[in-house]
Amino acid sequence: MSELLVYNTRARRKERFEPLEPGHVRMYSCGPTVYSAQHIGNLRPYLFADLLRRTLEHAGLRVTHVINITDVGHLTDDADAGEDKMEVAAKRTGRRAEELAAEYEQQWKRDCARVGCLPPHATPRASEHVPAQIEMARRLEERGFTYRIEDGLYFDVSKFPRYAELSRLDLAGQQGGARIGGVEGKRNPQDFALWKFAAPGVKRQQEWDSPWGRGFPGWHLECSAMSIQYLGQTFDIHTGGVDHIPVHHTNEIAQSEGALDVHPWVNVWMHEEFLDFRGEKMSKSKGNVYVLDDLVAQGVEPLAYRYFFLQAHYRQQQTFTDEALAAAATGYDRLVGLACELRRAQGDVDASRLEEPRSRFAEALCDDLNAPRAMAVVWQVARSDALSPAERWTLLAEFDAVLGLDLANAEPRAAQQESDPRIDAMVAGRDAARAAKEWAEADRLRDALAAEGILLEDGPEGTRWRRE
RNA sequence: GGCGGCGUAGCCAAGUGGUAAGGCACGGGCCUGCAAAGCCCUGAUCCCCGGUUCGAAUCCGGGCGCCGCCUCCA
Repeated sequence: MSELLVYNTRARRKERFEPLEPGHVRMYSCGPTVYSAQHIGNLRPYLFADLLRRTLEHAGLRVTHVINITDVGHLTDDADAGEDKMEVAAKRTGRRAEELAAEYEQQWKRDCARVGCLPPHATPRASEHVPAQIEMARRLEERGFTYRIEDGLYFDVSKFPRYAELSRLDLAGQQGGARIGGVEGKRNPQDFALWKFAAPGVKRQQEWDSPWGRGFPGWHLECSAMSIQYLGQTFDIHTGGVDHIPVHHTNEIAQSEGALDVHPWVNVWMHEEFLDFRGEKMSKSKGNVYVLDDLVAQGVEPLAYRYFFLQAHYRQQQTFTDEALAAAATGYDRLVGLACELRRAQGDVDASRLEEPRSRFAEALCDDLNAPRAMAVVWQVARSDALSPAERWTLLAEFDAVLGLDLANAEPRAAQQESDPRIDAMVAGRDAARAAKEWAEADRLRDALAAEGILLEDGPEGTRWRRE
């Protein structure tokens, strides 16, 4: 396999990837905040992380992958003001925060699995790692990075000179005030809460004792504490959305490097771009969300969405339109149809003929996970005249270990036969008419079914029908 | 106001100096009693203007348009 290059946000360029421990990669991906359903835009980060993991494994590396579940502390407003999203959702629905968290965590895990993501090696929950978060805040306090105000314990970014390094933000040029809003006593606009006190007189569903008082951990802290606990004081790769660069990841670095006195805490930062939904970002706050089940209700298979994802590079905004989705669904179905035929193929495989396409596929992936280029190779192989069916299948099966499109088992839609007594009878009637060469009657029955949206296909093994 | 990205055939989308991957759709063909499915064929000089270069979609400058972040968000 060729040399793997990945785009490191820290350097703003592609770099050769080399794990800290030879042969073993430790990676962490920012996971969902489980206060509501994850939509298909939210799925992109996990598809990306999964593609990265599979590519690393394809390259012969062992991977330990951790994705966190944020089920406490993520505020509705910003790092300082606003309410905890979990508490708000609980209030709105009249249910327990824990119950909601469990439900949305399950939904997220199920959707990830349906789009072919391998289960991470751990999915730690923030609420179950509060002591580790407190310990981290305590160390930061010991080392002089914090100050206490009425609202909570805060990280003082002026004590951390590298603060703007990842984001390359010109802090002075930021619109002042936006992030101080609502909190009295903050020293710098970028300072953020490590521990928030429960509001006076308010009994939260989720709150804990701490050296500073009863309350809950700030957002950001859970990712630092848990990634370190599961992956060590320094590790290889940390992934997330581009929106996390200026605040969430910047704060994670400040906390972690401040507490541990290490640098770099994380070697490679990788960020995926957003899904563009009909001209704007898909986001819960805009209300233009689409969940995986909405796609399924339209007859789109979950793995067709993965195929859709693979058609664009992860660092480019990808445009989601109904037409683009339909194109992906058709493309995926055809690829599955081809795979279905090829995987039954017998015959000799000339290993020397596999080398060229195999290396082009690997090269595409090794160039910062260029999945669209890899997919071009897939199609060239799938429809190649130069390769035998057995050779084509050998390659496709190999490629699918990285693509995760289930080419070894999936069945094309044409093969999925429905059954309905009334329709079956009409089809049988038409077959009888055809046998008697009564074409007018045969066409009448076909047209009648077509009017109901039912398509007939006459194949060597008889007539089958499907809706569309 | 600061920061980042994008603008390639009808749609999605690769390609960052040597004369444009791939998928989908459209049209044509083969196949079919007719269809469907499948297979084959067919299409772009790369937002505009100027510059650098033997040569630019790719580099530089200037426009226009769009998106994102800076404030919850992947």
